[in-house]
Amino acid sequence: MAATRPARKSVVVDATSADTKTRILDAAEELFMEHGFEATSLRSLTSAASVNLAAVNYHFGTKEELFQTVLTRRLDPMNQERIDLLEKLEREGARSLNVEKILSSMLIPALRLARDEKRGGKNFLRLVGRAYADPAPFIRHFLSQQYAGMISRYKEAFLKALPHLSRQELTWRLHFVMGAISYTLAGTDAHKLFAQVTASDKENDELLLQRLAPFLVAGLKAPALGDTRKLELVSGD
Amino acid sequence: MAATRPARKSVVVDATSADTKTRILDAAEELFMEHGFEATSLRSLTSAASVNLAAVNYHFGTKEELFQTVLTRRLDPMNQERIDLLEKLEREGARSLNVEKILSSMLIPALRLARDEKRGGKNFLRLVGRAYADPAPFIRHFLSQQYAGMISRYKEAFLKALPHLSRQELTWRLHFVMGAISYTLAGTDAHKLFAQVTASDKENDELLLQRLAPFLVAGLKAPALGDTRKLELVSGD
DNA sequence: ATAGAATTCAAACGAGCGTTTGAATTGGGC
DNA sequence: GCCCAATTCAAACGCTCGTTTGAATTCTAT
Repeated sequence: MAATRPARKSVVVDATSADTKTRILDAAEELFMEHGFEATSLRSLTSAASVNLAAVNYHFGTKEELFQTVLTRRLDPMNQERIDLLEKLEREGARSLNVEKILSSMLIPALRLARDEKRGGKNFLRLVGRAYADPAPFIRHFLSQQYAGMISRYKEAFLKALPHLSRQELTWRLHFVMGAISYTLAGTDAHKLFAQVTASDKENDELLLQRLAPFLVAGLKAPALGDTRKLELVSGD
Repeated sequence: MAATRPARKSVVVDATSADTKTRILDAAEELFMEHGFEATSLRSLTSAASVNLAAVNYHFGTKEELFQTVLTRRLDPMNQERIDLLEKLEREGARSLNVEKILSSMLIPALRLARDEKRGGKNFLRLVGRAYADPAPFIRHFLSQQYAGMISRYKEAFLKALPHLSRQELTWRLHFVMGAISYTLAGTDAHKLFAQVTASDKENDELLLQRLAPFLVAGLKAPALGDTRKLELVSGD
């Protein structure tokens, strides 16, 4: 009887099949980034990876499981890097970190990943940005699980650095921060919405984060709701 | 011979078919919002609208044309409202507007739309947020066309209110602003990424924009790149 | 009342999708 | 050299998709 699915953990190390698996993962990263999850067919994917159509189901089970593997392959190490960096800064610095330091511990690992072509480079960060906006329930569920720990960890750090903000207020601000980051990372032709974008591609990423950071820092430090005059939102309502 | 496509403009006003067309548009708005463009089938759509499957192709041509109609139905009036409000403020106020006023002229029409259930309410704004992150080329092309005029109009206004920013710097900041807005508007379960969200649904939207505005204002007013010490992004590189 | 256009309808078309199957092939341990 | 598990492969399955078709129906202007 033919194997309907490979044993979850076989005797042999998967270095044997690593070539096929890696080729699939690399092609999937590229195509999911470019067209999204739904619009990427397994036929175009396996064709791009030069593997048999059935290889995806054999090695990963389903298309959804493949997508999750594509994400975790890069995200797990990057998020671990973030936490490690944050804790290193906490040990080194004064009693509480400032906003700039905390934010940099989020952005630096992302930038390192963007620069490292062997870990997917910019393509992968775009994929994450796209995934954050994907309506598919399994993607949303997966991401919230994947990020929940990291986010609550950062929320505690920011709370100490921003004592004027209530927990609820900070929750919203982190929401806005994630929005700006996701949208920026996901931007492909989005750039073209706003005229010219100069600079070489190499330094483009660093420049981008150098511009994003001051914006986010200032936003996070802004006075809390109620500390300043409200916007008059609806005149005569 | 049966009509393969209705004449672009018929003698009769389309009040005759308005019922079917509107039912399709309303159902499309709801379903595109919930599942995205690709994942929404015309069969589920026409079933939800209680119309025949072929009605979409008859009234709108293709699924893509339907999607664009869904967006323009609400976006065109809202963007016009934005421009009108901006120009009214410019006439009333001093020689140049401050950042708060300009931003409010962007957010107020959006909030009005969110409150108006007859114009789609919150669902529609979520749909716009989703569309901004959709990788489909025809959606990206359509949105950039639809928004190009409004964005360049706002860029000029912000340039006057933020003289310390170069044109390029402002381009990026507006990019970040659009990101935070899109992500926030698109947030459905995204909220659940960050713990509790209280308040009744009625006042939730106003509260949300009241929180978003100070964040964005502070970010826009932040010192330009180079005016302050750079983040040390990669230690020992 | 009737002609003619506009709309609705059930049915089908062709294509592409994710997944499964069972045989063929490969590769390492005895 | 042989065996058995792991992998690859071509082919097919069942399903859903957007769109088209041509007849049936509804509506309107004369």
